[in-house]
Amino acid sequence: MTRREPRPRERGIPEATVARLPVYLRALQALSESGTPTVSSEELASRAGVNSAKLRKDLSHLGSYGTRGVGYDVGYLVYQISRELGLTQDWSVAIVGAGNLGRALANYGGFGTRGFRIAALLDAEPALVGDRVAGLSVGHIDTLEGVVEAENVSIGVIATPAQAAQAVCDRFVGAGVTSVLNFAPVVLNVPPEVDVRKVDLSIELQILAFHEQRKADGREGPERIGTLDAPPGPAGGQ
Amino acid sequence: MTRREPRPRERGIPEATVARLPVYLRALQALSESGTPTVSSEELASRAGVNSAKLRKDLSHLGSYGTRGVGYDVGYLVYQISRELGLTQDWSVAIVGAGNLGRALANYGGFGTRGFRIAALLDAEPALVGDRVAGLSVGHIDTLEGVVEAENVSIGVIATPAQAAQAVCDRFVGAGVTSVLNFAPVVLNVPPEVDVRKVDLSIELQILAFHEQRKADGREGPERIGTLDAPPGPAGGQ
DNA sequence: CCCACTTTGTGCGCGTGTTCACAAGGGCGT
DNA sequence: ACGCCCTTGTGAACACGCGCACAAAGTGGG
Ligand SMILES: NC(=O)c1ccc[n+]([C@@H]2O[C@H](COP(=O)([O-])OP(=O)(O)OC[C@H]3O[C@@H](n4cnc5c(N)ncnc54)[C@H](O)[C@@H]3O)[C@@H](O)[C@H]2O)c1
Ligand SMILES: NC(=O)c1ccc[n+]([C@@H]2O[C@H](COP(=O)([O-])OP(=O)(O)OC[C@H]3O[C@@H](n4cnc5c(N)ncnc54)[C@H](O)[C@@H]3O)[C@@H](O)[C@H]2O)c1
Repeated sequence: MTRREPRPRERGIPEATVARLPVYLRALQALSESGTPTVSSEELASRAGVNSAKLRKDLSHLGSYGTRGVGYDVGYLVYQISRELGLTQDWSVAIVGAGNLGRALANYGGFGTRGFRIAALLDAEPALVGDRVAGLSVGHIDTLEGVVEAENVSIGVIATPAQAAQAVCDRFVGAGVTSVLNFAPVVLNVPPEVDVRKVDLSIELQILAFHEQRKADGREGPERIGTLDAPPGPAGGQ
Repeated sequence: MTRREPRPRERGIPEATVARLPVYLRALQALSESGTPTVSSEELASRAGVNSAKLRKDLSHLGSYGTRGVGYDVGYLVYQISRELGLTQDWSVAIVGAGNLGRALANYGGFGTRGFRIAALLDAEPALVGDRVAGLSVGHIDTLEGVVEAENVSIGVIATPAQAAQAVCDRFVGAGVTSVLNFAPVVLNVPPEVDVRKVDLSIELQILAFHEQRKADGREGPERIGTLDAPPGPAGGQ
Protein backbone atom coordinates (compact mmCIF):
# COMPACT_ATOMS: atom_id res chain seq x y z
CA MET A 1 0.00 0.00 0.00
CA THR A 2 3.08 2.17 0.05
CA ARG A 3 2.12 4.57 2.79
CA ARG A 4 3.85 7.80 1.95
CA GLU A 5 5.52 9.08 5.07
CA PRO A 6 4.41 12.64 5.79
CA ARG A 7 7.80 14.07 4.99
CA PRO A 8 10.73 11.94 5.96
CA ARG A 9 12.76 15.08 6.70
CA GLU A 10 14.96 14.26 3.77
CA ARG A 11 18.14 14.24 5.71
CA GLY A 12 17.13 15.43 9.06
CA ILE A 13 17.60 19.18 9.36
CA PRO A 14 14.42 21.11 10.17
CA GLU A 15 13.79 24.20 8.11
CA ALA A 16 13.71 26.40 11.21
CA THR A 17 17.17 25.19 12.11
CA VAL A 18 18.54 25.86 8.64
CA ALA A 19 17.34 29.44 8.92
CA ARG A 20 19.28 29.91 12.15
CA LEU A 21 22.54 28.25 11.16
CA PRO A 22 23.76 31.34 9.29
CA VAL A 23 23.22 33.39 12.44
CA TYR A 24 25.26 30.98 14.51
CA LEU A 25 27.89 30.95 11.83
CA ARG A 26 28.23 34.70 11.93
CA ALA A 27 28.58 34.73 15.71
CA LEU A 28 31.15 31.93 15.53
CA GLN A 29 33.20 33.73 12.91
CA ALA A 30 33.34 36.78 15.13
CA LEU A 31 34.52 34.60 18.02
CA SER A 32 37.03 32.94 15.77
CA GLU A 33 38.48 36.27 14.71
CA SER A 34 38.84 37.31 18.32
CA GLY A 35 40.81 34.13 18.96
CA THR A 36 38.31 32.39 21.24
CA PRO A 37 38.98 28.64 21.08
CA THR A 38 35.75 27.25 22.57
CA VAL A 39 32.31 28.56 23.40
CA SER A 40 29.45 27.27 25.53
CA SER A 41 25.93 26.93 24.22
CA GLU A 42 24.85 29.57 26.69
CA GLU A 43 27.37 32.12 25.42
CA LEU A 44 26.79 31.40 21.75
CA ALA A 45 23.03 31.40 22.19
CA SER A 46 23.19 34.78 23.83
CA ARG A 47 25.19 36.20 20.94
CA ALA A 48 22.81 34.70 18.43
CA GLY A 49 19.77 35.94 20.31
CA VAL A 50 18.21 32.53 20.90
CA ASN A 51 17.47 30.15 23.73
CA SER A 52 20.41 27.91 24.62
CA ALA A 53 18.36 24.72 24.51
CA LYS A 54 17.26 25.62 21.01
CA LEU A 55 20.84 26.21 20.00
CA ARG A 56 21.95 22.85 21.35
CA LYS A 57 19.10 21.09 19.63
CA ASP A 58 19.91 22.84 16.37
CA LEU A 59 23.56 21.85 16.58
CA SER A 60 22.68 18.31 17.55
CA HIS A 61 21.13 17.91 14.11
CA LEU A 62 24.57 18.27 12.58
CA GLY A 63 26.10 15.68 14.89
CA SER A 64 27.64 15.61 18.34
CA TYR A 65 30.28 18.26 17.95
CA GLY A 66 30.36 19.55 21.52
CA THR A 67 32.31 18.44 24.56
CA ARG A 68 30.38 18.12 27.79
CA GLY A 69 31.73 20.29 30.51
CA VAL A 70 33.61 22.43 27.98
CA GLY A 71 31.50 23.60 25.08
CA TYR A 72 32.05 23.71 21.34
CA ASP A 73 35.30 24.15 19.47
CA VAL A 74 34.79 27.37 17.54
CA GLY A 75 36.87 26.55 14.49
CA TYR A 76 35.48 23.09 14.11
CA LEU A 77 31.90 24.31 14.41
CA VAL A 78 32.52 27.03 11.83
CA TYR A 79 33.67 24.35 9.44
CA GLN A 80 30.79 21.98 10.16
CA ILE A 81 28.11 24.61 9.73
CA SER A 82 29.77 25.96 6.59
CA ARG A 83 29.86 22.49 5.13
CA GLU A 84 26.25 21.79 6.04
CA LEU A 85 25.11 25.04 4.45
CA GLY A 86 27.12 24.34 1.34
CA LEU A 87 29.46 27.29 1.86
CA THR A 88 32.60 25.28 1.29
CA GLN A 89 31.90 25.66 -2.38
CA ASP A 90 31.33 28.85 -4.32
CA TRP A 91 27.96 29.77 -5.70
CA SER A 92 27.38 31.93 -8.74
CA VAL A 93 24.58 34.47 -8.55
CA ALA A 94 22.95 36.41 -11.36
CA ILE A 95 21.05 39.59 -10.61
CA VAL A 96 18.38 40.81 -13.01
CA GLY A 97 17.39 44.45 -12.77
CA ALA A 98 20.09 47.10 -12.50
CA GLY A 99 17.91 49.70 -10.81
CA ASN A 100 18.20 51.07 -7.30
CA LEU A 101 18.11 47.72 -5.64
CA GLY A 102 20.08 45.70 -8.17
CA ARG A 103 22.92 48.19 -7.98
CA ALA A 104 22.87 48.25 -4.21
CA LEU A 105 23.12 44.48 -4.19
CA ALA A 106 25.94 44.44 -6.70
CA ASN A 107 27.81 47.07 -4.70
CA TYR A 108 27.40 45.17 -1.49
CA GLY A 109 30.64 43.54 -0.44
CA GLY A 110 29.18 41.17 2.10
CA PHE A 111 28.36 38.45 -0.41
CA GLY A 112 31.71 37.62 -1.88
CA THR A 113 33.15 37.01 1.54
CA ARG A 114 30.63 34.25 2.12
CA GLY A 115 31.17 32.30 -1.03
CA PHE A 116 28.63 34.01 -3.25
CA ARG A 117 30.01 35.39 -6.47
CA ILE A 118 27.99 37.83 -8.53
CA ALA A 119 28.43 36.44 -12.00
CA ALA A 120 26.24 38.92 -13.82
CA LEU A 121 24.01 41.94 -13.52
CA LEU A 122 21.43 42.09 -16.31
CA ASP A 123 18.85 44.60 -17.42
CA ALA A 124 16.40 45.11 -20.28
CA GLU A 125 17.03 48.83 -20.62
CA PRO A 126 19.51 49.42 -23.49
CA ALA A 127 20.70 52.66 -21.89
CA LEU A 128 21.92 50.75 -18.87
CA VAL A 129 23.65 47.94 -20.70
CA GLY A 130 27.38 48.45 -20.55
CA ASP A 131 27.29 50.53 -17.38
CA ARG A 132 29.90 49.50 -14.91
CA VAL A 133 28.68 48.67 -11.41
CA ALA A 134 31.06 47.35 -8.79
CA GLY A 135 33.57 46.17 -11.35
CA LEU A 136 30.86 44.45 -13.33
CA SER A 137 29.50 45.43 -16.69
CA VAL A 138 25.69 45.42 -16.94
CA GLY A 139 24.65 42.81 -19.48
CA HIS A 140 21.55 42.53 -21.61
CA ILE A 141 18.73 40.38 -20.36
CA ASP A 142 18.82 38.35 -23.58
CA THR A 143 22.17 36.93 -22.54
CA LEU A 144 20.60 35.36 -19.45
CA GLU A 145 20.55 31.79 -20.69
CA GLY A 146 24.10 32.05 -21.97
CA VAL A 147 25.39 33.52 -18.74
CA VAL A 148 23.63 30.92 -16.62
CA GLU A 149 25.27 28.17 -18.60
CA ALA A 150 28.70 29.73 -18.99
CA GLU A 151 29.02 30.89 -15.39
CA ASN A 152 27.22 27.91 -13.88
CA VAL A 153 24.73 30.17 -12.14
CA SER A 154 22.65 28.38 -9.56
CA ILE A 155 20.95 31.28 -7.80
CA GLY A 156 18.92 33.93 -9.58
CA VAL A 157 18.06 37.25 -7.98
CA ILE A 158 15.09 39.22 -9.29
CA ALA A 159 15.24 42.99 -8.75
CA THR A 160 12.97 44.13 -11.55
CA PRO A 161 9.61 45.86 -11.31
CA ALA A 162 6.78 43.55 -10.26
CA GLN A 163 5.28 43.22 -13.70
CA ALA A 164 8.47 41.81 -15.20
CA ALA A 165 9.28 39.43 -12.37
CA GLN A 166 7.35 36.36 -13.49
CA ALA A 167 8.81 36.50 -16.98
CA VAL A 168 12.33 36.83 -15.62
CA CYS A 169 11.67 33.99 -13.23
CA ASP A 170 10.44 31.80 -16.08
CA ARG A 171 13.62 32.48 -17.98
CA PHE A 172 15.73 31.59 -14.97
CA VAL A 173 13.82 28.35 -14.54
CA GLY A 174 14.00 27.61 -18.22
CA ALA A 175 17.76 28.06 -18.08
CA GLY A 176 17.99 25.54 -15.27
CA VAL A 177 18.20 27.77 -12.21
CA THR A 178 16.48 26.13 -9.25
CA SER A 179 16.92 28.77 -6.56
CA VAL A 180 15.44 32.24 -6.81
CA LEU A 181 15.56 35.21 -4.50
CA ASN A 182 12.76 37.60 -5.35
CA PHE A 183 12.54 41.25 -4.35
CA ALA A 184 9.55 42.11 -6.50
CA PRO A 185 6.22 42.27 -4.72
CA VAL A 186 4.56 39.41 -6.56
CA VAL A 187 3.93 35.75 -5.91
CA LEU A 188 6.02 33.78 -8.35
CA ASN A 189 4.77 30.61 -9.95
CA VAL A 190 7.43 27.93 -10.21
CA PRO A 191 7.63 24.17 -10.64
CA PRO A 192 7.97 22.28 -7.36
CA GLU A 193 11.70 21.61 -7.64
CA VAL A 194 12.48 25.31 -7.60
CA ASP A 195 12.98 27.12 -4.30
CA VAL A 196 11.81 30.68 -4.12
CA ARG A 197 12.54 32.98 -1.24
CA LYS A 198 11.11 36.43 -1.22
CA VAL A 199 12.19 39.59 0.48
CA ASP A 200 9.37 42.06 0.66
CA LEU A 201 10.08 45.29 2.42
CA SER A 202 6.53 46.57 2.20
CA ILE A 203 5.30 43.48 4.00
CA GLU A 204 7.86 43.96 6.75
CA LEU A 205 6.70 47.51 7.28
CA GLN A 206 3.06 46.45 7.29
CA ILE A 207 3.74 43.83 9.95
CA LEU A 208 5.50 46.43 12.06
CA ALA A 209 2.58 48.81 11.55
CA PHE A 210 0.17 46.17 12.74
CA HIS A 211 2.00 45.69 16.02
CA GLU A 212 2.58 49.40 16.38
CA GLN A 213 -1.13 50.04 16.05
CA ARG A 214 -1.82 47.41 18.66
CA LYS A 215 0.61 48.99 21.08
CA ALA A 216 -1.03 52.36 20.50
CA ASP A 217 -4.47 50.86 21.09
CA GLY A 218 -3.28 49.54 24.43
CA ARG A 219 -1.79 52.86 25.43
CA GLU A 220 -4.79 54.95 24.52
CA GLY A 221 -7.29 52.24 25.45
CA PRO A 222 -10.36 53.46 27.35
CA GLU A 223 -10.11 52.00 30.82
CA ARG A 224 -7.07 49.81 30.98
CA ILE A 225 -4.27 52.31 31.01
CA GLY A 226 -1.12 50.89 32.43
CA THR A 227 -2.52 47.39 32.75
CA LEU A 228 0.28 46.01 30.61
CA ASP A 229 -1.65 42.77 30.31
CA ALA A 230 0.52 40.97 27.87
CA PRO A 231 3.51 42.03 25.82
CA PRO A 232 1.88 43.67 22.81
CA GLY A 233 3.95 41.83 20.25
CA PRO A 234 6.25 38.90 19.85
CA ALA A 235 8.68 41.18 21.64
CA GLY A 236 12.10 40.95 20.15
CA GLY A 237 11.56 37.91 18.00
CA GLN A 238 13.77 39.05 15.13
CA MET B 1 3.69 36.19 41.76
CA THR B 2 2.36 37.66 38.54
CA ARG B 3 2.79 34.67 36.32
CA ARG B 4 3.45 35.94 32.84
CA GLU B 5 1.03 34.17 30.54
CA PRO B 6 2.79 32.58 27.54
CA ARG B 7 1.03 34.84 25.11
CA PRO B 8 -2.72 35.13 25.39
CA ARG B 9 -2.99 36.12 21.74
CA GLU B 10 -3.61 39.71 22.66
CA ARG B 11 -6.53 40.24 20.40
CA GLY B 12 -6.81 37.08 18.44
CA ILE B 13 -4.80 37.33 15.25
CA PRO B 14 -2.04 34.72 14.92
CA GLU B 15 1.34 36.01 13.88
CA ALA B 16 1.42 33.75 10.84
CA THR B 17 -1.84 35.26 9.67
CA VAL B 18 -0.59 38.81 10.13
CA ALA B 19 2.36 38.01 7.89
CA ARG B 20 0.02 36.87 5.12
CA LEU B 21 -2.52 39.66 5.28
CA PRO B 22 -0.31 42.03 3.25
CA VAL B 23 -0.10 39.41 0.52
CA TYR B 24 -3.86 39.07 0.40
CA LEU B 25 -4.17 42.82 0.41
CA ARG B 26 -1.94 43.16 -2.61
CA ALA B 27 -3.88 40.55 -4.55
CA LEU B 28 -7.15 42.20 -3.58
CA GLN B 29 -5.96 45.63 -4.67
CA ALA B 30 -5.05 44.21 -8.06
CA LEU B 31 -8.51 42.68 -8.34
CA SER B 32 -10.06 45.93 -7.24
CA GLU B 33 -8.19 47.86 -9.93
CA SER B 34 -9.38 45.43 -12.56
CA GLY B 35 -12.94 46.06 -11.42
CA THR B 36 -13.69 42.61 -10.00
CA PRO B 37 -16.50 42.97 -7.48
CA THR B 38 -16.22 39.68 -5.60
CA VAL B 39 -13.72 36.85 -5.32
CA SER B 40 -13.89 33.32 -3.98
CA SER B 41 -11.45 31.98 -1.43
CA GLU B 42 -10.19 29.55 -4.05
CA GLU B 43 -9.38 32.29 -6.54
CA LEU B 44 -7.83 34.64 -4.01
CA ALA B 45 -5.82 31.84 -2.43
CA SER B 46 -4.43 30.90 -5.81
CA ARG B 47 -3.34 34.47 -6.46
CA ALA B 48 -1.76 34.72 -3.05
CA GLY B 49 -0.01 31.38 -3.41
CA VAL B 50 -1.65 29.72 -0.42
CA ASN B 51 -4.08 26.96 0.39
CA SER B 52 -7.71 28.09 0.27
CA ALA B 53 -8.56 26.65 3.67
CA LYS B 54 -5.72 28.63 5.18
CA LEU B 55 -6.96 31.77 3.48
CA ARG B 56 -10.47 31.29 4.84
CA LYS B 57 -9.19 30.64 8.34
CA ASP B 58 -6.99 33.71 8.14
CA LEU B 59 -9.86 35.90 7.03
CA SER B 60 -12.15 34.41 9.64
CA HIS B 61 -9.92 35.96 12.28
CA LEU B 62 -10.99 39.38 11.08
CA GLY B 63 -14.67 38.52 11.20
CA SER B 64 -17.25 36.96 8.91
CA TYR B 65 -16.82 39.11 5.88
CA GLY B 66 -17.67 36.56 3.20
CA THR B 67 -20.98 35.52 1.69
CA ARG B 68 -21.57 31.82 1.35
CA GLY B 69 -22.19 30.74 -2.19
CA VAL B 70 -20.67 33.98 -3.50
CA GLY B 71 -17.30 34.82 -2.00
CA TYR B 72 -15.82 38.00 -0.60
CA ASP B 73 -16.59 41.56 -1.60
CA VAL B 74 -13.24 42.83 -2.87
CA GLY B 75 -13.57 46.45 -1.82
CA TYR B 76 -14.90 45.63 1.60
CA LEU B 77 -12.13 43.15 2.25
CA VAL B 78 -9.48 45.64 1.14
CA TYR B 79 -10.84 48.04 3.69
CA GLN B 80 -11.06 45.49 6.51
CA ILE B 81 -7.52 44.21 6.00
CA SER B 82 -6.14 47.73 5.68
CA ARG B 83 -7.81 48.71 8.89
CA GLU B 84 -6.57 45.63 10.72
CA LEU B 85 -3.01 46.25 9.57
CA GLY B 86 -3.22 49.87 10.58
CA LEU B 87 -2.89 51.17 7.04
CA THR B 88 -5.81 53.56 7.32
CA GLN B 89 -3.42 55.89 9.07
CA ASP B 90 -0.06 57.14 7.86
CA TRP B 91 3.18 56.02 9.43
CA SER B 92 6.36 58.04 9.50
CA VAL B 93 9.59 56.19 8.82
CA ALA B 94 13.15 57.35 9.45
CA ILE B 95 16.03 55.70 7.60
CA VAL B 96 19.52 55.80 9.07
CA GLY B 97 22.40 55.17 6.68
CA ALA B 98 22.43 56.89 3.31
CA GLY B 99 24.62 54.33 1.58
CA ASN B 100 23.73 51.94 -1.20
CA LEU B 101 20.79 50.47 0.59
CA GLY B 102 19.49 53.56 2.34
CA ARG B 103 19.37 55.42 -0.96
CA ALA B 104 17.67 52.56 -2.72
CA LEU B 105 15.02 52.50 -0.03
CA ALA B 106 14.52 56.24 -0.15
CA ASN B 107 14.22 56.12 -3.93
CA TYR B 108 11.70 53.35 -3.80
CA GLY B 109 8.23 54.60 -4.63
CA GLY B 110 6.33 51.60 -3.34
CA PHE B 111 6.19 52.75 0.26
CA GLY B 112 4.38 56.03 0.00
CA THR B 113 1.53 54.40 -1.85
CA ARG B 114 0.92 52.14 1.14
CA GLY B 115 0.76 54.75 3.84
CA PHE B 116 4.44 54.85 4.79
CA ARG B 117 6.05 58.26 4.60
CA ILE B 118 9.80 58.61 4.69
CA ALA B 119 10.25 61.43 7.15
CA ALA B 120 14.03 61.49 7.17
CA LEU B 121 17.20 59.97 5.82
CA LEU B 122 20.10 60.38 8.21
CA ASP B 123 23.82 59.63 8.06
CA ALA B 124 26.90 60.20 10.17
CA GLU B 125 29.17 61.05 7.25
CA PRO B 126 29.43 64.87 6.97
CA ALA B 127 30.14 64.65 3.24
CA LEU B 128 26.74 63.08 2.68
CA VAL B 129 24.71 65.43 4.84
CA GLY B 130 22.80 67.82 2.64
CA ASP B 131 22.75 65.49 -0.37
CA ARG B 132 19.38 65.29 -1.99
CA VAL B 133 17.92 61.84 -2.41
CA ALA B 134 14.43 61.35 -3.77
CA GLY B 135 13.37 64.87 -2.87
CA LEU B 136 14.74 64.47 0.62
CA SER B 137 17.76 66.14 2.09
CA VAL B 138 20.10 63.83 4.00
CA GLY B 139 20.17 64.90 7.64
CA HIS B 140 22.82 64.43 10.29
CA ILE B 141 22.47 61.52 12.66
CA ASP B 142 22.58 63.89 15.63
CA THR B 143 19.20 65.23 14.64
CA LEU B 144 17.63 61.81 15.12
CA GLU B 145 15.88 62.51 18.39
CA GLY B 146 14.58 65.82 17.13
CA VAL B 147 13.27 64.31 13.91
CA VAL B 148 11.59 61.43 15.69
CA GLU B 149 9.72 63.82 17.89
CA ALA B 150 8.94 66.48 15.30
CA GLU B 151 7.84 64.05 12.60
CA ASN B 152 6.22 61.59 14.98
CA VAL B 153 8.35 58.75 13.64
CA SER B 154 7.18 55.34 14.76
CA ILE B 155 9.28 53.07 12.56
CA GLY B 156 13.06 53.20 12.35
CA VAL B 157 15.01 51.63 9.52
CA ILE B 158 18.67 50.75 10.05
CA ALA B 159 20.80 50.65 6.91
CA THR B 160 24.22 51.31 8.42
CA PRO B 161 27.22 49.01 8.60
CA ALA B 162 26.89 46.24 11.18
CA GLN B 163 29.15 47.81 13.74
CA ALA B 164 27.05 50.96 13.98
CA ALA B 165 23.67 49.24 14.07
CA GLN B 166 23.31 48.64 17.81
CA ALA B 167 24.18 52.23 18.64
CA VAL B 168 21.68 53.55 16.10
CA CYS B 169 19.09 51.16 17.43
CA ASP B 170 19.68 52.37 20.98
CA ARG B 171 19.16 55.95 19.87
CA PHE B 172 15.91 55.01 18.14
CA VAL B 173 14.70 53.26 21.25
CA GLY B 174 15.84 56.11 23.44
CA ALA B 175 13.86 58.49 21.26
CA GLY B 176 10.73 56.41 21.73
CA VAL B 177 10.65 54.37 18.54
CA THR B 178 9.18 50.93 19.21
CA SER B 179 9.41 49.34 15.77
CA VAL B 180 12.68 48.74 13.97
CA LEU B 181 13.49 47.26 10.60
CA ASN B 182 17.12 46.18 10.55
CA PHE B 183 19.20 45.47 7.44
CA ALA B 184 22.53 45.16 9.19
CA PRO B 185 23.78 41.63 9.82
CA VAL B 186 23.73 41.77 13.61
CA VAL B 187 21.40 40.66 16.33
CA LEU B 188 19.98 43.75 17.97
CA ASN B 189 19.36 43.96 21.68
CA VAL B 190 16.16 45.77 22.55
CA PRO B 191 13.76 46.02 25.46
CA PRO B 192 10.79 43.69 25.20
CA GLU B 193 8.27 46.30 24.11
CA VAL B 194 10.24 47.01 20.93
CA ASP B 195 9.58 44.97 17.79
CA VAL B 196 12.56 44.24 15.59
CA ARG B 197 12.27 42.69 12.18
CA LYS B 198 15.40 41.93 10.26
CA VAL B 199 16.06 41.52 6.59
CA ASP B 200 19.27 39.67 5.98
CA LEU B 201 20.15 38.97 2.39
CA SER B 202 23.18 36.87 3.19
CA ILE B 203 21.03 34.55 5.24
CA GLU B 204 18.54 34.22 2.40
CA LEU B 205 21.30 33.23 0.03
CA GLN B 206 22.73 30.76 2.52
CA ILE B 207 19.36 29.09 2.94
CA LEU B 208 19.04 28.81 -0.81
CA ALA B 209 22.55 27.39 -1.00
CA PHE B 210 21.68 24.77 1.57
CA HIS B 211 18.73 23.50 -0.46
CA GLU B 212 20.67 23.80 -3.68
CA GLN B 213 23.42 21.62 -2.28
CA ARG B 214 20.89 19.08 -1.17
CA LYS B 215 19.35 18.97 -4.63
CA ALA B 216 22.80 18.51 -6.14
CA ASP B 217 23.56 15.69 -3.70
CA GLY B 218 20.41 13.92 -4.83
CA ARG B 219 21.24 14.37 -8.50
CA GLU B 220 24.81 13.18 -8.28
CA GLY B 221 24.06 10.64 -5.57
CA PRO B 222 25.67 7.23 -6.03
CA GLU B 223 22.87 4.86 -6.88
CA ARG B 224 19.63 6.67 -6.65
CA ILE B 225 19.62 8.78 -9.77
CA GLY B 226 16.15 9.83 -10.73
CA THR B 227 14.49 8.37 -7.65
CA LEU B 228 13.04 11.73 -6.71
CA ASP B 229 12.10 10.39 -3.29
CA ALA B 230 10.83 13.51 -1.67
CA PRO B 231 10.76 17.06 -2.90
CA PRO B 232 14.14 18.40 -1.82
CA GLY B 233 12.81 21.54 -0.26
CA PRO B 234 9.62 23.08 0.99
CA ALA B 235 8.95 23.50 -2.71
CA GLY B 236 7.67 26.93 -3.50
CA GLY B 237 6.94 28.03 0.02
CA GLN B 238 7.87 31.64 -0.54
C1' DC C 1 41.35 7.27 41.88
C1' DC C 2 37.30 9.49 43.06
C1' DC C 3 34.26 13.28 43.48
C1' DA C 4 32.28 17.67 42.49
C1' DC C 5 31.30 20.67 38.87
C1' DT C 6 30.20 22.05 34.28
C1' DT C 7 27.90 21.65 30.04
C1' DT C 8 26.02 18.85 26.42
C1' DG C 9 22.30 16.19 24.25
C1' DT C 10 17.47 14.99 24.43
C1' DG C 11 12.77 13.18 26.17
C1' DC C 12 8.62 15.29 26.86
C1' DG C 13 4.68 18.34 27.25
C1' DC C 14 2.72 22.32 25.16
C1' DG C 15 1.31 25.87 21.99
C1' DT C 16 1.13 27.19 17.15
C1' DG C 17 0.17 26.44 12.50
C1' DT C 18 -1.64 23.66 8.54
C1' DT C 19 -4.85 20.89 6.15
C1' DC C 20 -8.81 18.02 5.42
C1' DA C 21 -13.43 17.52 5.19
C1' DC C 22 -18.02 18.80 6.00
C1' DA C 23 -22.10 21.06 8.00
C1' DA C 24 -24.25 25.43 7.80
C1' DG C 25 -25.73 29.22 5.15
C1' DG C 26 -27.05 32.12 1.37
C1' DG C 27 -28.26 33.13 -3.61
C1' DC C 28 -30.70 32.02 -7.65
C1' DG C 29 -33.46 29.63 -10.92
C1' DT C 30 -37.80 27.64 -11.54
C1' DA D 1 -41.94 29.26 -2.12
C1' DC D 2 -38.81 25.67 -2.61
C1' DG D 3 -34.88 23.23 -3.38
C1' DC D 4 -30.34 22.95 -5.70
C1' DC D 5 -25.81 24.26 -5.79
C1' DC D 6 -21.99 26.88 -4.53
C1' DT D 7 -18.89 28.70 -1.08
C1' DT D 8 -17.91 29.94 3.53
C1' DG D 9 -16.54 29.04 8.28
C1' DT D 10 -14.74 25.73 11.47
C1' DG D 11 -14.03 21.20 14.16
C1' DA D 12 -10.65 17.89 14.46
C1' DA D 13 -6.43 15.51 13.36
C1' DC D 14 -1.96 16.06 12.47
C1' DA D 15 2.78 18.18 11.94
C1' DC D 16 6.04 21.30 13.61
C1' DG D 17 8.73 24.00 16.64
C1' DC D 18 9.90 25.58 21.33
C1' DG D 19 11.78 25.37 25.86
C1' DC D 20 12.06 23.05 30.42
C1' DA D 21 14.40 20.05 32.96
C1' DC D 22 17.42 16.30 33.63
C1' DA D 23 20.41 12.32 32.80
C1' DA D 24 24.72 11.41 30.60
C1' DA D 25 29.35 12.57 29.94
C1' DG D 26 33.59 14.79 30.23
C1' DT D 27 37.00 17.91 33.12
C1' DG D 28 39.87 19.17 36.72
C1' DG D 29 41.16 19.28 41.53
C1' DG D 30 42.50 16.99 45.57
N1 LIG E 1 14.42 49.98 -4.12
C1 LIG E 1 13.92 49.49 -3.01
O1 LIG E 1 14.34 49.85 -1.92
C2 LIG E 1 12.85 48.48 -3.03
C3 LIG E 1 12.16 48.21 -1.88
C4 LIG E 1 11.17 47.23 -1.89
C5 LIG E 1 10.90 46.56 -3.04
N2 LIG E 1 11.56 46.83 -4.16
C6 LIG E 1 11.24 46.08 -5.35
O2 LIG E 1 12.43 45.68 -5.99
C7 LIG E 1 12.26 45.76 -7.38
C8 LIG E 1 13.32 46.67 -7.97
O3 LIG E 1 13.26 47.92 -7.33
P1 LIG E 1 14.14 49.13 -7.83
O4 LIG E 1 13.91 50.25 -6.89
O5 LIG E 1 15.52 48.69 -8.08
O6 LIG E 1 13.43 49.47 -9.21
P2 LIG E 1 14.09 50.26 -10.44
O7 LIG E 1 12.97 50.72 -11.27
O8 LIG E 1 15.07 51.22 -9.94
O9 LIG E 1 14.90 49.15 -11.21
C9 LIG E 1 14.28 48.14 -11.94
C10 LIG E 1 15.21 47.78 -13.09
O10 LIG E 1 14.68 46.63 -13.75
C11 LIG E 1 14.86 46.84 -15.15
N3 LIG E 1 13.89 46.01 -15.86
C12 LIG E 1 12.61 46.27 -16.13
N4 LIG E 1 12.05 45.26 -16.80
C13 LIG E 1 13.00 44.34 -16.98
C14 LIG E 1 13.03 43.08 -17.61
N5 LIG E 1 11.94 42.55 -18.16
N6 LIG E 1 14.20 42.40 -17.61
C15 LIG E 1 15.28 42.91 -17.03
N7 LIG E 1 15.32 44.10 -16.40
C16 LIG E 1 14.18 44.81 -16.39
C17 LIG E 1 14.66 48.30 -15.37
O11 LIG E 1 15.31 48.70 -16.56
C18 LIG E 1 15.32 48.88 -14.13
O12 LIG E 1 16.67 49.17 -14.36
C19 LIG E 1 10.87 46.27 -7.62
O13 LIG E 1 10.01 45.18 -7.86
C20 LIG E 1 10.51 46.91 -6.33
O14 LIG E 1 9.11 46.80 -6.09
C21 LIG E 1 12.54 47.79 -4.18
N1 LIG F 1 23.78 47.00 -0.11
C1 LIG F 1 23.22 45.82 -0.03
O1 LIG F 1 22.72 45.28 -0.99
C2 LIG F 1 23.19 45.09 1.25
C3 LIG F 1 22.87 43.76 1.25
C4 LIG F 1 22.80 43.06 2.45
C5 LIG F 1 23.06 43.72 3.63
N2 LIG F 1 23.38 45.00 3.63
C6 LIG F 1 23.62 45.65 4.90
O2 LIG F 1 22.97 46.88 4.94
C7 LIG F 1 23.77 47.82 5.60
C8 LIG F 1 24.01 49.00 4.68
O3 LIG F 1 24.59 48.55 3.48
P1 LIG F 1 25.09 49.57 2.40
O4 LIG F 1 25.52 48.78 1.23
O5 LIG F 1 24.09 50.64 2.21
O6 LIG F 1 26.39 50.17 3.12
P2 LIG F 1 27.11 51.55 2.79
O7 LIG F 1 28.46 51.46 3.37
O8 LIG F 1 26.93 51.89 1.37
O9 LIG F 1 26.26 52.61 3.62
C9 LIG F 1 26.31 52.70 5.00
C10 LIG F 1 26.06 54.16 5.39
O10 LIG F 1 25.91 54.26 6.79
C11 LIG F 1 26.58 55.41 7.22
N3 LIG F 1 26.94 55.25 8.63
C12 LIG F 1 28.01 54.61 9.16
N4 LIG F 1 27.99 54.69 10.50
C13 LIG F 1 26.91 55.42 10.82
C14 LIG F 1 26.35 55.84 12.05
N5 LIG F 1 26.89 55.51 13.22
N6 LIG F 1 25.22 56.56 12.02
C15 LIG F 1 24.66 56.88 10.85
N7 LIG F 1 25.12 56.50 9.66
C16 LIG F 1 26.25 55.79 9.65
C17 LIG F 1 27.79 55.52 6.32
O11 LIG F 1 28.22 56.86 6.27
C18 LIG F 1 27.21 55.06 5.00
O12 LIG F 1 26.70 56.14 4.25
C19 LIG F 1 25.04 47.11 5.98
O13 LIG F 1 24.92 46.66 7.32
C20 LIG F 1 25.06 45.93 5.08
O14 LIG F 1 25.70 44.83 5.69
C21 LIG F 1 23.45 45.70 2.45
